[in-house]
Amino acid sequence: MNKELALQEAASTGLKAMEHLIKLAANEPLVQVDCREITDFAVAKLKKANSMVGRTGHARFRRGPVQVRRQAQNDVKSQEQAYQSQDSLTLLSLSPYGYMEKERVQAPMSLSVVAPVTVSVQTGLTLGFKKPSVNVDGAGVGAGVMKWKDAFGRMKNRMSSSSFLLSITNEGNGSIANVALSSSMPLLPMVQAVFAGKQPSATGKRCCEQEQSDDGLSKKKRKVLPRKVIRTPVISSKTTDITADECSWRKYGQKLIKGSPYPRAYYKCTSFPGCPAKKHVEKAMDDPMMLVVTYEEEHHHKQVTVQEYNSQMMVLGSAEGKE
DNA sequence: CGGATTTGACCGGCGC
DNA sequence: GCGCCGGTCAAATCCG
Ligand SMILES: [Zn+2]
Repeated sequence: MNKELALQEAASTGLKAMEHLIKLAANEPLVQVDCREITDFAVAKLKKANSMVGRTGHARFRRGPVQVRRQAQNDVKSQEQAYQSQDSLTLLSLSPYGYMEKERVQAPMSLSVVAPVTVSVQTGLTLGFKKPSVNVDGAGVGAGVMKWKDAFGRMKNRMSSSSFLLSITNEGNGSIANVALSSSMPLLPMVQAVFAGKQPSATGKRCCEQEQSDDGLSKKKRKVLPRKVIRTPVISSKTTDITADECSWRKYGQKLIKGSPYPRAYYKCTSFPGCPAKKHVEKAMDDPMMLVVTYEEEHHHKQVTVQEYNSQMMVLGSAEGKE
């Protein structure tokens, strides 16, 4: 049954993407757009669906009950074990009902919006092409959402009105700077930058990291690092890079966050050994078709890929010998 | 076999 | 001080 859900999800998402493609083509017959992203996405989804029909494919989930040293509360599952099924979860990593810490099996949904100010910056981006698939920047996150969106009831399905525009948010000292957009998403008409300062608990929810330091040196509590938050449509989840991406990221955690029905995935930069750059990715709660990617800590290197790095190393210290 | 993911446990702030 | 919560760790697992 899980399989069914996953299948359904994959298929419907794929179809949705196809639909989008078609609409795109219909609406803009003149403009030569690069639909590769969407096509890729659709194909991938459908292929997945297909493989699931034929065979179980690459579904990835734990088998054994992996008991660790402390097994206390495992009686929380009762009625929502239906969601325990990880088939669909693993297919789209960031679907609702995230895992980790089984204390919380189900997400409460108290929506609270986080972006205080919204500056709209129009940029005439030149959408270039890019490699079809390199580092899957949050691709696990970006998969289908339809089913869950449905579960969300009346969550407006305006998945093409507000989607496909990309917004940047900078929290802390404004240093948004270079919007070196190089996405291959052809339909991004503008970039929407969102500067998020500290918000005065406007909507009634308090945000946990807004820490205003009085003077200069009281920033010891918690990292108040400036974070860049960008929103990007799920479809083009890979290759949507704004400031520093193109790196490879290793996922090191995923957690269900209080206000949002979708889990948040944590990534570290692996493009360079010791690079402190991190990011986390989650679905926007107001629009499941959008991803919210939050970067923190700049890279300590240029955006070199592993291969480049390796080749550099080989050039530099070929005589080192490795052990 | 090695690197990447998954995912329950753990940890440290913070509010009450 | 306790419990909630977001962030991280790391063993188990997956996959090429
Ligand atoms: Zn890096």
